[in-house]
Amino acid sequence: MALGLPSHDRRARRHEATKAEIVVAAWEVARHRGLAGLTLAEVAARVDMRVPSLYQYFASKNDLYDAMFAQGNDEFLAFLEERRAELPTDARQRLRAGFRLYFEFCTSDPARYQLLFQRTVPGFEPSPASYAKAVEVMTLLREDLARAGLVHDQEDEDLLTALSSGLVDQQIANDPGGDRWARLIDVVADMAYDHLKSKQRRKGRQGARRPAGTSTQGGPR
Amino acid sequence: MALGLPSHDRRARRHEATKAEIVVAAWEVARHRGLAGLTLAEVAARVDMRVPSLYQYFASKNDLYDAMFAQGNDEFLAFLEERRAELPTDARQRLRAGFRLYFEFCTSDPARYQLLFQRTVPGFEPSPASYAKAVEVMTLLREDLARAGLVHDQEDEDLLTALSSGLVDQQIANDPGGDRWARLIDVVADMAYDHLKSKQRRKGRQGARRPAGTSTQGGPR
DNA sequence: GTCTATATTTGGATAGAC
DNA sequence: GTCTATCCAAATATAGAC
Repeated sequence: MALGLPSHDRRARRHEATKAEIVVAAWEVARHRGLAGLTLAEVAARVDMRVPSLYQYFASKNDLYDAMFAQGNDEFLAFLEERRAELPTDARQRLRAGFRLYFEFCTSDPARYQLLFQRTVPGFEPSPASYAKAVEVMTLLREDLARAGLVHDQEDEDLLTALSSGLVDQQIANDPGGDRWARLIDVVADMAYDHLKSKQRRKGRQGARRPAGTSTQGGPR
Repeated sequence: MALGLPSHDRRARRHEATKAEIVVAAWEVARHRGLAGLTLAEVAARVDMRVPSLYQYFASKNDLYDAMFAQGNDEFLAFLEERRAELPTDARQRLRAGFRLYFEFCTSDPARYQLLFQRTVPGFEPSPASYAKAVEVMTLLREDLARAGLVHDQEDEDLLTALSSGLVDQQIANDPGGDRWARLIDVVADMAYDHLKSKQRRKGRQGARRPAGTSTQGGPR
């Protein structure tokens, strides 16, 4: 932004570009070897560098994971921004489309799904900055669902995340590349829609809107 | 079984007992360090041995994973056998109870869930013998559901696995040790029940029972 | 900024004595 | 069956020359 030192600016820009290239290469390796199978040697080879050079861009392997985490969230954000204009306004269709969007994004890259949503990497914890991006994404999703008049409390939200991620998980674990669970997306979305609608009607009949967390539904155990 | 060489018998029994001890220790390490963080050194320390001694019992680390996989399935089998006598006969209640059972088993040991159901360990593939155990478990589950008159084709089954594992996944990933998704088990089970019942009614009205895979529901994409 | 060389650690696996 | 000693490979990370 400063006009003062353009050469610094250019240098910094180049630095950032190289960083981004490395992250892209890291994702390629992760997709190929598995997220936990990522090694700096293979990343370096892919960007035509030696391993020590990577340390000019990332302080540690965990730092690289963190950049991947941030970039994955950026991708999801871009993916959502790009498509949510086309979302149907009808609530039922909107929920179906939302489920399809999430499913497509997640299953199109299982390694990314694992890093962003499953927290299964050995000792990785996202930095506050990267975590903030994840929160931003969740907030956007939440808003979209609330805007459709479908979600009224955290329980509704938890229900939808469980249903959608269940489809994704089974698809990835038991039929990678196939469509066994993809074919169930609309069915499940409709189930969720009907449930939320009838719950809303029940609440409406009861008059006053009770606060969240006082469900009449008894828990298990 | 043979009466001929009792000393062999005793020795073999002891050998098997030590093997089982090692597997138990391995599970403890896996729960503590994460499934991928399992190291032979830590397992050996826990059974008061040196690493090379483990090789008297397991040919490789993957062989140990395989034994853990087999034992995990045995545990699930025992867990099911022990409790399915108490399952309600009423179909709706039976489905609820089944969801609760699966949820309890899975969330009570996330590392085990990961190895048995998520296939996320680096280069691990179960041996044919261990895989057979996994199939046996799935068959038992399938029979129980079919006996309740709830599941008629693979699509029904896939729906139930998606819903139940969605709850488990969210619970483990986003609220480990808590009950945010546990509280939704009955809700989701009832949703599934209502869906399967009304699907059955629809099929009944249409007369002939159409074969699986010809759903009128269009897939996404 | 990138490299060569190297340190360091760790973890799986084997040889061979007891 | 268990151990000590050792090997080997891989992988992260650093030092210091260019």
